[in-house]
Amino acid sequence: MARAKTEAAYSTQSDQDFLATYNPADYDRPSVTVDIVIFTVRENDLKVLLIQRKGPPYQGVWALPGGFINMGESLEAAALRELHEETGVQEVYLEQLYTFGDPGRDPRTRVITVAYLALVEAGQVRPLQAGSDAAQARWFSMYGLPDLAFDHRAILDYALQRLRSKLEYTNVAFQLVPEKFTLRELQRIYEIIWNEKLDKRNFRKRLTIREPGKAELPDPEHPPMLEELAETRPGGNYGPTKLYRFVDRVERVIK
Amino acid sequence: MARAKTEAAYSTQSDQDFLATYNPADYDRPSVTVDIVIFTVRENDLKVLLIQRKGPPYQGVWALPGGFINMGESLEAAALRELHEETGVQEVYLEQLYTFGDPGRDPRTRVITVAYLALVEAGQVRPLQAGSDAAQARWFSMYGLPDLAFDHRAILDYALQRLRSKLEYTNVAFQLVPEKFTLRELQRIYEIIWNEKLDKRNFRKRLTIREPGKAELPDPEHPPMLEELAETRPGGNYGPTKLYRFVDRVERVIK
DNA sequence: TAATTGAGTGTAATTAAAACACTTTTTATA
DNA sequence: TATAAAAAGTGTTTTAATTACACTCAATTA
Repeated sequence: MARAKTEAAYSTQSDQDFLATYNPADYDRPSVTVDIVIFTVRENDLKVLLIQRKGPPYQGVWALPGGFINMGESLEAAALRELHEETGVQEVYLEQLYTFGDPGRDPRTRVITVAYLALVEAGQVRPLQAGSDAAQARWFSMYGLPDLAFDHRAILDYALQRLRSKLEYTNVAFQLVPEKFTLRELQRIYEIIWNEKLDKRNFRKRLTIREPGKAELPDPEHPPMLEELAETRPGGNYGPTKLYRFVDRVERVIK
Repeated sequence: MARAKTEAAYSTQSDQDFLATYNPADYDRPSVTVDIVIFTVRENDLKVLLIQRKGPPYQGVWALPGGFINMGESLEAAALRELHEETGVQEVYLEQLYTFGDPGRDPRTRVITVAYLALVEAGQVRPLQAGSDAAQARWFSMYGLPDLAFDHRAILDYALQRLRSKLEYTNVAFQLVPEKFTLRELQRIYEIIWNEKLDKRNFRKRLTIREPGKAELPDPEHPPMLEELAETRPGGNYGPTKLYRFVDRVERVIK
């Protein structure tokens, strides 16, 4: 019978015994949702998008955006759909985080949720609540969160952890800056997410940069992550600042 | 309506409109299973436990052990249950890997599977097929896999990747060796999983070892991972070999 | 007693990471 | 028009971590 259960996931034949006790059309199967942690960096702060719940349970409490998956839709597609509905953003970095499925996490029924992490550039986000039947949605500082519904606090903590470590060994930061940016701006992104000050010179050193004249750094092990542009941006009370862009705006492991 | 869907996962009230189109008791919701990648190192090889499918689809094809989750059971509990049924092992390292949910991954119906990684020590595993109605189960070399059902090959590749990187920055290897072992034995575990030869001296150097006399290495940043025992094991055609054990047999990040 | 087998051990060279301070450009102000 | 303010830009030194590398010792077998 141990085996019967195992097999049941895959086989229809030779499971008459099993089907007698477990009918795929039964209602006692879990619901599956996706929840999305949408991060952006704005106003020198790491922000996360939350929605305020309209009905019970946790009525009025802030929660992660999310929803049921449709039958024909991949998990990632479901997350992208929800994300687009909330922010208007189409192309974003999206990464599966973890699946939370404790029986008690939803007080009413068994809900298993696949959590996703999304990074969006502040400038890309459409102003909230623009012409929709949306519940109230707001950006919160990750460093000053309200009480959250369900186990969403744990999901957020997990997401921050993941973001912090991804920043160390990938180029994901490109999703949080506009096409062109100064090194100081990029450094701020890192400082805000890691919540620590970085040394300017060491920061620049760790980035592999292709300079404007030279076609390529000759080291095939360390392809450049950034490209220095010929352009500059006028400073405020100071000199002009060099602009950079990411060589490829697609996730890559660095080093 | 976008919001309605999102909310529906959480609210019962104020969803009369939603419930008209989506009934929680409907059959058009996905099934959720767990699949488990059970690794062990034996005979100088990295082995994974597979079962042979008894019914369609993929009848006769090898697949990962797994099965439906029960309603009152956490995902991890479901994985542990399946694992115990297959191997007889009770206490094991178990880690959630990733959730695979592409609509087409099961040809019959929508099945979302939460994949787990388990590590068991070769000596702990009960001989396969011992008194059960089990389908055929066998250990396969990770480096010589048969064709696999569903997307199980992708799951296995993902699991190997995860295991390889976990080995770099945690002490998970303790799950693959007996209580007491020689450094050479431990090194073999690493070599087999990383599929590369390691330098004996450098390997020993990277392990933090507490020596039998001394109570503690005085460096709080690098607490010892191994403890050298007073005991030795007689060698074959050579001298006696020192035995070691892991200081804590619980997952820990090292360095 | 000579050959075999694997354990056990240290140092030098290289690479990566961390610490650290002054000069330059521009704008605003005295 | 000289000076102060604000942030950009730029190298070197020190330290730590990683890599490469070879011989001796103990026990067993032939």
